Amino acid sequence: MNRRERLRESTLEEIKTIAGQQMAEQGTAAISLNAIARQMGMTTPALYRYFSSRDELITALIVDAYNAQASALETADASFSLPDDYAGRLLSVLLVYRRWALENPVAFSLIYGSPIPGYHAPAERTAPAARRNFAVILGILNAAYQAGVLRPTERYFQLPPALLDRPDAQQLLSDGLPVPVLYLGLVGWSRIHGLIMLELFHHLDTLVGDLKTFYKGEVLELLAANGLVPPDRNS
Amino acid sequence: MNRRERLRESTLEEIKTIAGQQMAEQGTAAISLNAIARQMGMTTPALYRYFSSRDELITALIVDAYNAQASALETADASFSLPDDYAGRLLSVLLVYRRWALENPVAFSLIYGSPIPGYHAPAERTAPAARRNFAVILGILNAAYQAGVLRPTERYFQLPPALLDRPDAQQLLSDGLPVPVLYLGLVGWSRIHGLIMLELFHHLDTLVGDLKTFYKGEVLELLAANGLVPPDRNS
DNA sequence: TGTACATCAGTGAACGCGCGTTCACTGATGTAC
DNA sequence: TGTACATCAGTGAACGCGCGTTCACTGATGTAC
Repeated sequence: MNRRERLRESTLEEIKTIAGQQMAEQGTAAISLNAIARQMGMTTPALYRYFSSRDELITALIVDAYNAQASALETADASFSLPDDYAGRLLSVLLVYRRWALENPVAFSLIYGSPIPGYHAPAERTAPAARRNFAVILGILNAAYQAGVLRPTERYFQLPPALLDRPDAQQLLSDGLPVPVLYLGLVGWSRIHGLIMLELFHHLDTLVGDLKTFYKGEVLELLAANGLVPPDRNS
Repeated sequence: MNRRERLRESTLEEIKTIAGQQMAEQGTAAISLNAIARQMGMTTPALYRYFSSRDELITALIVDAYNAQASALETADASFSLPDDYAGRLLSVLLVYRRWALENPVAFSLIYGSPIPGYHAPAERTAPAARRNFAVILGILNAAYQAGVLRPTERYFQLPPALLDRPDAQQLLSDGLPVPVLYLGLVGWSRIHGLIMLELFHHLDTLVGDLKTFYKGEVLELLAANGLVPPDRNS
C-alpha cells in the first residue's frame, strides 16, 4: 500500500468520522458536504474525490453503521465464555444490541429511524449488511433449538403460512432455518426494537427510571416463555 | 365569529394541511416556510401572521398529531359495541393505533421518529397531548382490571420499585392506577410500537407478508397471557 | 345610515446565509525506463 | 540513480438555488359614534 493509498484511506475514514460527529449534533438529515469540508480544513469539491455525491456518502455511512452493529453483536457472542448457555448468550447479545444503540444513537437512527428526506437507499448495497445483524440473533436461537434447549411455545408452530412468504424469509427457511425459530426471532427483534426506539427518542423518560432493567425483564420473559432459562439466575 | 376570524381560522388550517402534504413528500425535516407559502400562493412573510417562527409551526403540527391520534383511539373505543368485552376493546383500539400510524406515516414519525434537526420540542406544550394517547390504553386496561377480568401475570406485580420512579408514572399511580396495570401498559405499548416502527420504515418488507396478522397475533398473545380473551375468537 | 378611525392580513424588497455540484487549474506523489 | 511522464488530491472561482426573518408599506375588513 502506497503512501498515497494510505493517505487516501485515512482521509476517507476522517470524512465519515466527521460526518458522524456532525450528525450527532444536528441530526441525520443535516449531513452537509460543505460543513464536513469546512471542519476538515478542505474545500468542498475535494470531497468529490472520495464520494461522487452526497447520496453516495450517506449510503456508505449506512452500510458502515449496519456493519458496526453486526460486529458488536458478533464480538459479544464470540467472547461469551459458555457456548452452551444459550439463554446467557442471547441475553448478552441483546444487551449489547441496546447498548450499541444508546452509545451510537446517530448510527442507529440512520439505520432504523425516519428516512433522510430526498435520499433513497439502494437496497442492493444496504441489504446484505442489514441481514448480518438479524443473522446473529437467528444463529443463536437456531443453535439453541437444534440443541433441544429452546422449546418454542405452541403459537410459533401455528402461524399462517402467508406470514413468511417474502424473499428474505423464504431464503432463510430454504437454508434450513425452522419456521418457529424464524417466527420467534421476528417477535423478539420487534419487542426489543420497540423498547429501544421509545427509550432513544425520550418517550419513556418521564415514565420509567431504570430502563436497562425494564429491557432485561422483557428479554428474559420471552426467553423463559420458550424454555430458555440461564443456568445462574443471578447474572 | 367574524368573517375575518373565520378566514384566519381556515388559513391557519390550510397552512398546517399543506405543511403535512409537503412532509409526506419530503420528510418531516423538510418543513419549509417558503415552500408552504409558495404552494398557497402567498408570500413567506405572511405566514408570520400565523406562526411567530418555523419552530412554532412545528410545535403546532406535533400537538395536532398527538391529538389526532388520541381522538382516533378514543373514537374507536367509544364506538365499540360491547363495553364489557375488554379484550375486544383493546384489540380494536390497538388495531386503530397501527392503522392510524400507517395512514398518517408523517404525523406518526413527527411524533415518534427521529427528532427534527435544530428543533427542540417545548415539553410543556407537547406533553399533555402525548399523555392523552397512553391514557386511552391505560383506561381500558384499568377498567378490565377493576372488573376482575384482567389478571396480570405474576411478573407484573414483582417489579423493582425503581422502575416507575418518574414524575408521570408517579402521577398515574397516585391517581389510583395499580402498579401491575401501568407496568403491563408500558410493556404492551413498547411491543406494538416496535412492530409499527419496523413496518413503517420498511424493515420487515422482505420478511413478513401479512403484517396485520403478525401484529394482531402479538396483541392477542399479550392479552391472553394476562387472562384477557375475547368472547368470540373468530373476530 | 354614514363617516372616521383602528385593525390586521398580506405584499415586495432586502438581509445574510448555506447548500450541492461543475470546472479548469496547480503541484506533490508515484512509475517507467 | 536520474529523468520524463502520468496520476490524482486538493484549490478557488463560479453556477443557481433555497432558506428564515425583518421591515416599511397597502388596502380591505371591522368598530365606534
